Amino acid sequence: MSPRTEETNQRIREEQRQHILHAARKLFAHRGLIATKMTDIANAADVSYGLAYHYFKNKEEIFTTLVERALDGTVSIMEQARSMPGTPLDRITWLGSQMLEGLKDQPDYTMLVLQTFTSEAVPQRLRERALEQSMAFLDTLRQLIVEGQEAGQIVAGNPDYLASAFSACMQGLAVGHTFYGSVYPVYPDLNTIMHLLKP
Amino acid sequence: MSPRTEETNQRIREEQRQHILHAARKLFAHRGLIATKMTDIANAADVSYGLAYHYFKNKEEIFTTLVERALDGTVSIMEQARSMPGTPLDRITWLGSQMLEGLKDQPDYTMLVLQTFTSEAVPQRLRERALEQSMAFLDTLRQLIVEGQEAGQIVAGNPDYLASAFSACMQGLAVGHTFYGSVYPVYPDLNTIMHLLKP
Amino acid sequence: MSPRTEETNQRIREEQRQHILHAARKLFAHRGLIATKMTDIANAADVSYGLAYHYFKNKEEIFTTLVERALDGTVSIMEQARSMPGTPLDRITWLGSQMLEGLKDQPDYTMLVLQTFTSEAVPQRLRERALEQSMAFLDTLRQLIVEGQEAGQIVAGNPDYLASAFSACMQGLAVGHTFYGSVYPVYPDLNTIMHLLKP
Amino acid sequence: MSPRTEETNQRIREEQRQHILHAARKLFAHRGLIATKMTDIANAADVSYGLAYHYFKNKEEIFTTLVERALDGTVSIMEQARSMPGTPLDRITWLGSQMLEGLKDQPDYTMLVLQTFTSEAVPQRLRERALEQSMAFLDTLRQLIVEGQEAGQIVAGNPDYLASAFSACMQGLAVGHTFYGSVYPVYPDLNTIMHLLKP
DNA sequence: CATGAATGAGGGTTCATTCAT
DNA sequence: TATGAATGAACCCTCATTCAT
Repeated sequence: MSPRTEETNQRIREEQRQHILHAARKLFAHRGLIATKMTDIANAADVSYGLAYHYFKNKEEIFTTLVERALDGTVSIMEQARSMPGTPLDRITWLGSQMLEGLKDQPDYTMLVLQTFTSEAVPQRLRERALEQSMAFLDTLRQLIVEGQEAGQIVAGNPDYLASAFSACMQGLAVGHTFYGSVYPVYPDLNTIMHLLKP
Repeated sequence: MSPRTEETNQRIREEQRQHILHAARKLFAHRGLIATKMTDIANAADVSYGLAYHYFKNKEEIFTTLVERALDGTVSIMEQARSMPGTPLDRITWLGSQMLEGLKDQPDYTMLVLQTFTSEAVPQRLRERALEQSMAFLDTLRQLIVEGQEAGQIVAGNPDYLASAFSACMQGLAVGHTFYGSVYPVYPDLNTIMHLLKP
Repeated sequence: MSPRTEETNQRIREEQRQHILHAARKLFAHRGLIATKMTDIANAADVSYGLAYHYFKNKEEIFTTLVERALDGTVSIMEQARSMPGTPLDRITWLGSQMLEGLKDQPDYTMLVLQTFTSEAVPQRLRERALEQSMAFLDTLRQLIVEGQEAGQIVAGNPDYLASAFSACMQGLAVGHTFYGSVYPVYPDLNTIMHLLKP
Repeated sequence: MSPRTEETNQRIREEQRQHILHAARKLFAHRGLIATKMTDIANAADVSYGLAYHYFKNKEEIFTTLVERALDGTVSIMEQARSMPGTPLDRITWLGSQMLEGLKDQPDYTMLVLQTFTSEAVPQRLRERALEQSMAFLDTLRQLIVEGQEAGQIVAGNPDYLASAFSACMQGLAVGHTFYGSVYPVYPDLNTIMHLLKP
């Protein structure tokens, strides 16, 4: 009865959605929600802008979908780091490697979360969730650091300072890579960064 | 006829300019060039939007003025760090303290430079200058690090990695403070950050 | 190869056409040509919007088909009233009963004709025809009224006024029923309305 | 301090508002909320469409303002008819004369209320208020008719039918005048219409 | 110097219509 | 016959900017 099978349509839909999301990610990461035009997204995805509205209610929904994906990723890593076996240093090292890898592969996602804070146009709900997640992340990190200090594996000092510095470093790398990664494509290795926390 | 002396007018002009610039800084830092509306700036500065056009040709000029001010500040610090007397570590430490202080007092300026990269609306010239400056800053930092390593004051390792990590840390702090400084107002002290470079 | 006979296809075609027309009628009557979306029509008819274009060239054609059907109905009644035997009052009474019945059964059709006047999107030709028909109807009515007055069956007075009032009453009932028929489902009987014309 | 006095601005604002409302009234009455474009309103009012947004939040607000004005007018007439001295017939006659006059002067307002029912775009609140008002009006009318019947001044018969027919007649005149008033500019006089209710 | 009325380019979004399957 | 993916014209609205006062 159906001219294209339902299955085919399903596949097309899913592919196009991902296609558009992928194109939007880079743009949102670089320019933010407001400064990114739907036309830009459509052009980057090589579809008409009308089609984008076939798949997403509006620009905000594309943005929100992406940011939630990013937040989910962070949550997942955080939970693993908290619950995994090993010494505190092992776990912080694992966490750091995950983050650094994420930054290298997709610095966009980190920038997206930051963009969440830069515009009134972002739905309040999303901004709140992003903020909570960020705070939760710092908390987890601080907790691991305290444990590490107790085990003598982490340098002494205010754990808030250490968590803040470590996290800032990661965040700064994402920002840096997004904006001058093409001109200065240097990524420090994990050792360099972990040195921040070593005794 | 005129109840105001020319001098008074001069003073008023200058005060209003600064007033508007000051109001615009926070807004641009948080929202970027495009998402910041002239009305917002005028409201924040408590003047009519028409008046803003007496003092600045357009929105771009306000933005440009602010970014150039920020870049000039960076250049000045950089040059001092390069030419000042003392051991390499002394000079890096001084540079770090200047940056950290700047971030605490006015994280806006750092964000402004980042915003420069986020929008096509920014004049090409300005973006180029900001990029050059950023690269020059990393270069200076790397140079000091190399000198410090030769003097045995800085930890061994790829100086590019070290410079990149150190710089990312500072940048990350600015971003973090701008966006969740009000919720998580923790600033690491200089020692914590300098630990990144210590042997 | 084809499991369906040509005849069956014929029947399906005709049924679907009527189905779509029926669904469109209510929507057009309530919302007008522009505010009624093809998607709405398709949904109401329980077909895909693509299918609607198999049966009709475009939205305008659906609207036009419906309005013409409405106008044809009016013409037919008018002609019968003009040519039927009986006293003038008999014929006016018959005309009134036909109208009232039509309004009760399908107030949509009357509204459709009104909608014809509300939008530039309606083809000029159709609007003109609707206007002509309306004028012709008033003319016929006035003619019957004059005859009735001569026969002493209709109250004295300006026949234009009488025709206009009588016609307005009918039109008003259609409008009223369409828009608050569900809240105030009262229909006056023919006697009440005919009283307008009785001596 | 102010270049134009506040008073002057006040006046300009008020004049322009009325100007735009006036232009919008005819258009909304003829075409409804959705089919009336802001550009049309602006053109009719001889201002840029941007200016319309200086004075009204959006198209809906213009429409709402007009409809509320119309409803207020109806309420006022209704209340006067209910509370004024005189016999029931006197009061119905006064009510009829007010309505007929209103229809002649500004059939637009009556059409506006009808348009309220034709589009989902109209705020629910407004539609509800319009419906209530319409029902209240019919109620008032029916009440007066009952009193008139008791006084022997109104023809016997179902008062709901009488009220409905009388009201339909008025409404139909507004519709008719709006849509073919220019071609058939006949208005029945009050006597013709009142005959509907006379014994 | 200061205000805010006025303009219109530009961007978000809707929806009629086409067309591959 | 039937579907819905895809396109783009057209409309709503925002906001940078101009200018009369």
